[in-house]
Amino acid sequence: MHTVRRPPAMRDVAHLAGVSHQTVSRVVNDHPNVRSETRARVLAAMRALDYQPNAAARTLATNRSQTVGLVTFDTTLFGPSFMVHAIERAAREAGYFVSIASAREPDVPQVREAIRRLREQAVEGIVTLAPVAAAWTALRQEPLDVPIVGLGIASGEADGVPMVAIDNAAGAALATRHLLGLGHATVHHVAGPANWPEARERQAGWRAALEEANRPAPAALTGDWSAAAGYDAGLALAERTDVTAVFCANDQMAIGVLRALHEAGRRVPRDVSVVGFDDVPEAPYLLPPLTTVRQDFAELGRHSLALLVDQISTGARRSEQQRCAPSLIVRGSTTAVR
Amino acid sequence: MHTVRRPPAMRDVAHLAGVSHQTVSRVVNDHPNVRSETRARVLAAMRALDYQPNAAARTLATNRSQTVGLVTFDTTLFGPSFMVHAIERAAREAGYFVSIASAREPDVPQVREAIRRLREQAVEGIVTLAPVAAAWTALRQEPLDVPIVGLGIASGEADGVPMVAIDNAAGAALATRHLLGLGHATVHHVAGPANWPEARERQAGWRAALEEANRPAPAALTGDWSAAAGYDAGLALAERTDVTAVFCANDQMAIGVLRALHEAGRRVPRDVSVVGFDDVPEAPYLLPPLTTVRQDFAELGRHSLALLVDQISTGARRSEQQRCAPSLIVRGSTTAVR
DNA sequence: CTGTTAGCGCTTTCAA
DNA sequence: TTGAAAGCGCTAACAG
Repeated sequence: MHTVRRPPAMRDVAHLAGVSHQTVSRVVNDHPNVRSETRARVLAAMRALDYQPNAAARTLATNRSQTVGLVTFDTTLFGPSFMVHAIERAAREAGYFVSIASAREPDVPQVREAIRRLREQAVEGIVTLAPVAAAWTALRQEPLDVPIVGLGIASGEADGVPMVAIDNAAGAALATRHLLGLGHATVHHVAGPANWPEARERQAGWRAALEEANRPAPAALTGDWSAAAGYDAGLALAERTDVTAVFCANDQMAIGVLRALHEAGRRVPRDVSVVGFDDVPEAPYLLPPLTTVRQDFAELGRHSLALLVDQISTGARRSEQQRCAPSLIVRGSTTAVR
Repeated sequence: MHTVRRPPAMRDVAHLAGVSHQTVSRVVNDHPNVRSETRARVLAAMRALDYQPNAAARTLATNRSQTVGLVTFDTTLFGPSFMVHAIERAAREAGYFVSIASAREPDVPQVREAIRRLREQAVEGIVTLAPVAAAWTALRQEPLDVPIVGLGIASGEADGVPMVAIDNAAGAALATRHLLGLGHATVHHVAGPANWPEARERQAGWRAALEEANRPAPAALTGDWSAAAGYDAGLALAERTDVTAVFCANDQMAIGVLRALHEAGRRVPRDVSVVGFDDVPEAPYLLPPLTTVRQDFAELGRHSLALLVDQISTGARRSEQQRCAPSLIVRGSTTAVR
């Protein structure tokens, strides 16, 4: 007789344990009404066969996939990459699998396509690491028959969609006030791309802090978050001898600015003070060590998943925004104006 | 009459189009034997209802989940984070979803647990971004009823399991020969953790290149890939005035070394030349711009998925190793010995 | 406490 | 070219 090679199913366990497959199901799902002796027999059979429940069958029967989707971008940015792990860990602890769908470009069609793919897998909720306005538009266009949480999306655009983000404006203000407090007449800004709400929030926070101190706000330069863009901005800044303080919207651009200032013969922090944003692991080891605004990416990831799971389990739709407080880490790239 | 709120199923589409659900299935799966007029009607009905196939039902019926699993680590390293995207994109293009399972620590139980979770979801194959010996042990212990591909795992330990990796020894030799060619008497090495095969391969490549040139191989220092570890190693190196060339097993440690040498008053590249490994995006903008060995992470990701898909579709088990060639990128952190 | 029955939404096989 | 029937492995509802 030939036995087909297939993974053991519940019926096989049931057969071996001498019970019905239903009883096996009860054991698997920790139902209370199973005699402990029966349970033990079933567990033994499960072990003997190396039984693994079939997720597809369970999903089909319960209409619950135990999976959450994660929309990511094809980015080399530190924050998003890091948060993937934090989210996966939080999901695992909450009993969910994580399925990812990445969009190459942060435009509306690609984000919608990513969401479509995730829904096809019947994910129970979606976290989108999509801090781009286009992603946001896509979210609002979705039927939203599934809970969605945005990670790092600016408040103004979050019409009724729950989100978790750092308080970018507060972080930018922290950086700007720090520089003003060191005696700098004003603070220049290297901003992120205008289609990123986080970039706009940081720029707004910088501007507000300057206004609060009655200082003129110079025109901001804009980069794409990369060190290369920071380098270009830094060269432009270096041409102006009145520039003594620069706040960059992220650490990678700050690295480029440091490089450009160095090439132009302007010393940091002696001639120019520089502040970044993120606190990447390398920040303390740059030349000079970078003063920066720290984001707790792990916390952001955990919070977003908690918010999602809450929506999934209560069935409620939230529209709240959770803001995490950033902190300023002062290192060697800033000093009192001479 | 009350209609229950549930996503449209195939039967609903069939009903609307006036055909059997079977015909709808044929349309969905692009079967040839459907009259084009019928097909059009079905497609119209699908659009009208915004029909989405139920992945769980399909998986249950076909025993194919169209999903590949990805084992990752809770790391802030650039390479692994970046490869996640490359793999996801390649998977999408090949018609697969990607489910991730991350292990907090690279030890055997956690890797096995990650693999167990993925198998529970009936993934058709697994890519493991687990360049750690423990992960490797775990892979070999698995029943392997599902194809597995390792990414970045050293050859010696890859008994019969297919893998894709950069040629670490060749990359290390490239770096070492470059330094020797500049006239340095020998090259010191800041190695990665000994339980990472990649670290061991790089160390072996460095040692081999020295031996090939009949140079003494100094004792290697070991770090954990972080800039902090590089800093510590750099301080130790700076105490020895005979050190003129350092090859670091990754760029992050090189950043720490640059910092430490600077603090110790040793100038790079004037007094000491430094080479990294990876070519992170910031490398050209460091002070000085970092000479380093470039890995094409995107290519590694694509290759690993191609190898996996090949195994899935042919049903064959491979044990081949694909090695990608690294290249040396010479920048400002290395120069001829004085 | 345990077993029986009836689907979940889809694909596969066979028949028409 | 289309339809009918059976079953993938599991859970929910009910019966005992």
